[in-house]
Amino acid sequence: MELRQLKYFLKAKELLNFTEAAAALYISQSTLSQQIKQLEDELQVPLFNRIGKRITLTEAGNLFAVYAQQSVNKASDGLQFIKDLNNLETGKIAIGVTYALRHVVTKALILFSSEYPKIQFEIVFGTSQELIQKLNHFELDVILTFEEIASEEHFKYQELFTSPMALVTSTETPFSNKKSISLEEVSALPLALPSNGFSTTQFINKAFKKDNLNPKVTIEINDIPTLLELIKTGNWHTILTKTTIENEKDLHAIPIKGENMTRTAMLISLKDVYEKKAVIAFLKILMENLAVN
Amino acid sequence: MELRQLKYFLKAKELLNFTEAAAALYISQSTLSQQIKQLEDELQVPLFNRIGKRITLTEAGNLFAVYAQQSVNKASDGLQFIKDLNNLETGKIAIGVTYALRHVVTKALILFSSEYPKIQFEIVFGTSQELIQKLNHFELDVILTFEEIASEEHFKYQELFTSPMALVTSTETPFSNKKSISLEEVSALPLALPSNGFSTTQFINKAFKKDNLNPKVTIEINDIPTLLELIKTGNWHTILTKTTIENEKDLHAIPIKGENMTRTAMLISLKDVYEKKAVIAFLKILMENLAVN
DNA sequence: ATAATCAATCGATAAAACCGATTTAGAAAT
DNA sequence: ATTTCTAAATCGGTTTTATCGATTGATTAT
Repeated sequence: MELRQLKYFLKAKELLNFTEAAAALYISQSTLSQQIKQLEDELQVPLFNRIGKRITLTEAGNLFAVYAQQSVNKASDGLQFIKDLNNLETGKIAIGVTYALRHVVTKALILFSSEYPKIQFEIVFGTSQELIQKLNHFELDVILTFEEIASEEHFKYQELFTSPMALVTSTETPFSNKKSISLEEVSALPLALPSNGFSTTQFINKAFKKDNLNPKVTIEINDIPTLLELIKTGNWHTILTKTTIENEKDLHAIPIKGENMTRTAMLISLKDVYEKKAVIAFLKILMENLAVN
Repeated sequence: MELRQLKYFLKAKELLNFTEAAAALYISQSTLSQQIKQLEDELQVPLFNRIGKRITLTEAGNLFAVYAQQSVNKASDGLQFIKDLNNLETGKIAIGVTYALRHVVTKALILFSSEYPKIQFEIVFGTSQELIQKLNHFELDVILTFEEIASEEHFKYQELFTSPMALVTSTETPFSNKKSISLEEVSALPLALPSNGFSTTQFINKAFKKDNLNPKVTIEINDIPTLLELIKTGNWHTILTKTTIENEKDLHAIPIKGENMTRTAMLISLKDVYEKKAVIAFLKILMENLAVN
């Protein structure tokens, strides 16, 4: 039994397709077949059912996968630990961000990079769901998003700050100087909203439904910069957390009245995996610079 | 990084002597040297200090050993777990049963559990259709039911025994001592039947239709224990396979006359999927104890 | 029926693990 | 200081094995 074989097995388990798994592992399908077979021979039990050309996990395969994953994880934790120890000068930080929180990350990124210029970054923008999936696949070290309804046991959560939901409108519009605005007033305006995958949209739609309001949503779009362009024309308005349009010159955010009309920005990472030193240092800088806001 | 290298490293760490460690691992000293070096190259840090001809662990080596040991342990735990699974020391059996055959299962269950107390059971009662659906979704290992009209190609069937269709009636009723009874006689009695999802009901309704009989069905119910309660009052009678009321004190089963008035109890499982050792052992006990009936 | 898909298998090749012999160098003994 | 001893590193060659491409066989999709 070797880590190589365990990794092969886990990828095959994930994709339930030897051909695709082999491609993902950059090996040939025949190699994968052979290595899986070898592992099965050693365990003296099949890990997969071969039903025709489809494969499914056996009971043994399903149970063994837990140990295989842990073994692989421990080894990779060890590797990561050493990398960090070596020199806080190598390593890569993979961070996922919802678009609304981009300013938080960019600010920290600039500061951190001047202090530790050799650390590589991978910044992934996406919806909360996309990011959480990547986190679960060990593709990200940490994600920065708004609070989720369902908190999961294997995640570590850390609150950063709260930001009110706000009507975002061009500075040109007549009511752009209002201090606050009610949901009912908002529902009467022509709206362009982020598409349904965005948690902000899910959040605000719930609020509309609760108050029996029928907002006039004329546009749904899954790209925030484009959305903001549209808003700047003054023809539409949108609803975002206030923090989303920090540093946007021609836009104004009017907080929406009502309780629970704030969202909490959070750091989410996986429990029980080794925390990279570089990530810890980066988050330290990130959090220190929240206070300045 | 491979488990082999981690094991070599851990033995070297333990003995702090490459020559001895190599001997303990049944490899040559040169191989050990090379493999350790390869590991160090991958980690980009020395694991051992070579002070003259003596070796000591570096800080990195000491810290890395923790992860290496955990990784190796998890792999060997997985191996051990599979061994246990093969020896019926662990594992789970999911079995689906139609209510009529509960006694067959409970009897086997009691015997099996005393021999293999560590095996978990999930017993699911339901109609044939429900159970077959679960079997197809890999939620059950095997189901115990009566023969189906449509036999499917991807199932494996095994006959157990036959049981006559019978009029089930309270021991108090005047004709409870009859040796057998015709369908026509039955159709004149007030009947309470299992609801239409039950294969027994489908079976008997077909027989009525064939003989152009109009049974007096006053109650349909989808819970057999409750049905039996009603029958015990003597106000209604029902039709079930004889085996259903085995061990029921106050009820009597009168076989119904006619050919094809018997049903065959069967084991149904999926072809081509790995059969759990525990399931094989359980079915063996189950079948051995049919003969005693 | 026909084509497409996928896992298993086969034979050949490249990679790597391994060994024995030798070298290097520190430690111990003279 | 020289020699001897010991243990790790290194070298060259051998064996093992991981890998690949091509093919087969079986199943699914068209």
